[in-house]
Amino acid sequence: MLKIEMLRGFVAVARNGNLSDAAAELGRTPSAVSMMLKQMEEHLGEPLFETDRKNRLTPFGIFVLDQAERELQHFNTTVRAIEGYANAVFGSVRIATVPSVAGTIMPQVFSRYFNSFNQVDIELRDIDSQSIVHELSRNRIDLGIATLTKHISGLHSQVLMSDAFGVICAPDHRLARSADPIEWEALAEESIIANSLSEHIEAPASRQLHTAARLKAHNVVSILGMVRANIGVTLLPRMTLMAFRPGELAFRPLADESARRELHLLRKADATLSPAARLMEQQILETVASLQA
Amino acid sequence: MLKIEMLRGFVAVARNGNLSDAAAELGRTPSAVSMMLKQMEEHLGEPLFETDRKNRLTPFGIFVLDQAERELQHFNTTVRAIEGYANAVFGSVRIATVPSVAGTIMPQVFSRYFNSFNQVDIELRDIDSQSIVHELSRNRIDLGIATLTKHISGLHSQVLMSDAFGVICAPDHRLARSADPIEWEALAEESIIANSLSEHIEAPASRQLHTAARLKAHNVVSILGMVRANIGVTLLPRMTLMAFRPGELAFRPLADESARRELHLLRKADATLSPAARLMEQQILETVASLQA
DNA sequence: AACTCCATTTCAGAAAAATTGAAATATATT
DNA sequence: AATATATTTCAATTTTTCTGAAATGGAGTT
Repeated sequence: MLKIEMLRGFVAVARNGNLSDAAAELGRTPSAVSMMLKQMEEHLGEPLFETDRKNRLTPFGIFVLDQAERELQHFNTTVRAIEGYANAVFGSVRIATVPSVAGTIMPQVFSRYFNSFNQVDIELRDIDSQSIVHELSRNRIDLGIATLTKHISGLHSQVLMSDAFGVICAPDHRLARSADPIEWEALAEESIIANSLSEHIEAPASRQLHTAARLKAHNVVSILGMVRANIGVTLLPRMTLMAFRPGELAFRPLADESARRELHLLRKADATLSPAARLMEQQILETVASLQA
Repeated sequence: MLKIEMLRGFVAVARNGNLSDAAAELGRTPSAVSMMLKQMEEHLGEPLFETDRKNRLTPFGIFVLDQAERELQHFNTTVRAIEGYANAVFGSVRIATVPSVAGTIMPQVFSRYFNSFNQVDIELRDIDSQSIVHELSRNRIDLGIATLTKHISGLHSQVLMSDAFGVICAPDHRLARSADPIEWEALAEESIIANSLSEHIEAPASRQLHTAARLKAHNVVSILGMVRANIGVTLLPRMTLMAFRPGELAFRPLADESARRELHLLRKADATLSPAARLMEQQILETVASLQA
């Protein structure tokens, strides 16, 4: 049978013009190369070289050399692609995160590991937590970072970080005068701007505030715009603010530390990640760990 | 090292969805295939299948399957090309012959061996003997059929056939009345149309006739046209006439049998022919042999 | 034409790699 | 949990490839 090792050996001999150099190049003895060539010619039923001195090819040899070089080239490319993919040098990763993460953690990950992702295609989307779960189970993304309230079957999740809620108000707001933790009671007289994150705070005091809230907004930029215009104050995890200029808005932690948002790193439970995605997963974890240190 | 046998094995398993069937397809025991797969995964450092039941690929496995199938396809194509060329199924042959052979022997060869040359490119040119030698030594043709007077170094030649000269005249010419061999003396009073072939007849009587000849032509069609118009008679090897309708012209052999043209089958002496050219050479010899039988 | 040098081939044994069959283990199905 | 089926492991065996030494074969030289 015609084997790729034969092609490799033949090409080496044809290019070197003699057995000994080719053998050295291949890391074999001339004897081994000679036998391999003999076997190849016997299989093909045609001489590849004009003489024993392997410096002149027959027309058949010329043809085979051309074919063999193409084949080896192609094989090399395939091997490099496979090994490159295995080592996460090539490949693609599709990630979806909640918007605040997309604007805070992910840029950190990319700047930290810029080099590792040289030739990896990365697709980052920011969507809401529910859509992330949906996209994951549909196999439309490889990794997700979302707020998870309950475990979802078919998904593997690990806590990435826990982000405490706080009160965000304009810098000239009366609440901005102190930096101490705020009790729920202190908010009773405030105009609260509800949002899709604060809605999920389970504390009864928070529920009450939200029932009373006259304004609810979803888009963070618009919420913060309203806060800055002193239309009211809002409750958001600290991280949400990180993407905006410091000083522009004031943040005061809540005294009730149970009001938090848990960010989970998600992937399908039953399926293996691609090497590049696995590397990305690891690097997200490392980045978050180093940010918390 | 990643070997093509690994790719073959992996593709078989991935396509069958289980080891046993793949092993049967490959003509190996499941054990052998299992070990090969293990070795492949160890080399790559990545699992190719999700579970031991080889029915679900990892993303990496999906990628490798695609790459491997392409590679095997390419390898097969290469092997087929090489083996096809070796067996003269593919390839090309460039032949040049003197015009009379191109119009007589070569059509016979092609009609006899039509099937063998299915996918072989054949290029047939008809040029004069000297050019054939020239083209051969320049490696512009693989085979030549020409009249050779002396041995030419660097060329291998073998006599293909020997063709006796005869007198060609119009059917109503007085020489056409008999079919017996003609003596040189019988031509003394004839108007001879000299031609590039008859010029080379070495017999002194022929030399004399040629010196006296008032007309010389090169193109066979025009020579025969003149003969038919009874402008004169000419001397040509019998074969030259074969391409024309019998009865249109009369042929009388020469009594002097030494007046002949030797047709040689030529090829380069030091170089091996391509398989297709060698097959063609053989088939030319066989055709001529059978024509003479 | 015989000789010399150098490369290649041949040969038998050695090493490496692949394969097997049987037993063990793992996975699905009932 | 039990059974049936599929895969893995292991050590032994077979096959393949490789090596080193000797033989052979050309090419160039005297």
